[in-house]
Amino acid sequence: MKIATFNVNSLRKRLPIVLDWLAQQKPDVLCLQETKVQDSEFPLLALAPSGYHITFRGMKSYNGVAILSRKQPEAVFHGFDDGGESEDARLLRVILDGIPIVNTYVPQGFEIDSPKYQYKLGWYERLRKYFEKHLSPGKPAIWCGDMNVAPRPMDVHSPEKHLKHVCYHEDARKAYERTLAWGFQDVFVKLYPDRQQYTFWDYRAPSSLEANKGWRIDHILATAPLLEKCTRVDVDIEPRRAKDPSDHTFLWAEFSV
DNA sequence: ATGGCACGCATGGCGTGA
Repeated sequence: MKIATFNVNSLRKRLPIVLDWLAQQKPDVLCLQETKVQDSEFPLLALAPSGYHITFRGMKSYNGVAILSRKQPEAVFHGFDDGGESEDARLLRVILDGIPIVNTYVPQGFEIDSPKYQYKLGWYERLRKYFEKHLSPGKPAIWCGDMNVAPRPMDVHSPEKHLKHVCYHEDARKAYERTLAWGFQDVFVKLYPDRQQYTFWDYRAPSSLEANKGWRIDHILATAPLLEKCTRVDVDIEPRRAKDPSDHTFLWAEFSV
């Protein structure tokens, strides 16, 4: 099973890139974040030629998640079910071949002094409880998406400059690690513990891509029984170099299931 | 130290992203 994740930064703007990548890479599953489209405007017709089943939940202007899959999911779940904000446009779970796949667009947090940052930290805590409720660390499961956390110093350029950045600040990294500790492991780190490879390069520094000043904030994680079946994982940088790119690019992994 | 680019929109500036 080949699974990929991509923050599209507007699905409608990125349709050519998504369609090209599906045709070339033929993943079994593609998880998208920041579709930035409400459900009534979702570009189903444009994606129909791909032949993928599509499940999605979005809102106007911001956020939005979708999962494209070769097979029809056996079940689909939107958002949290803990009585708080459901966050449907940030959390989507499907079951495919009996394997739960959780796609998240974790809140970015704005600034560390902002209430939005506290919301981000709380979001990770809710997600850990969501895993406790719906998944088992001893059974196959995948969690992927834009986590808005660079877990290690090598996962961001100039880490010393970003100690107060909401995607690298100690509390964000701890919140992320606590959620992982429920029972998920990063498949990229497992296969390439020493490799520096970013998944995001800021638009605002025009040379960020050429200078490789980026962040590794998109992740694919697996529970133990799946982790040992992960045979390949990589980042495809080409879509970031394409015309009218997203500021993120695709991360993908293969599992021998 | 600051801002930069891109996107969507009850759009001619603003909120958001990271």
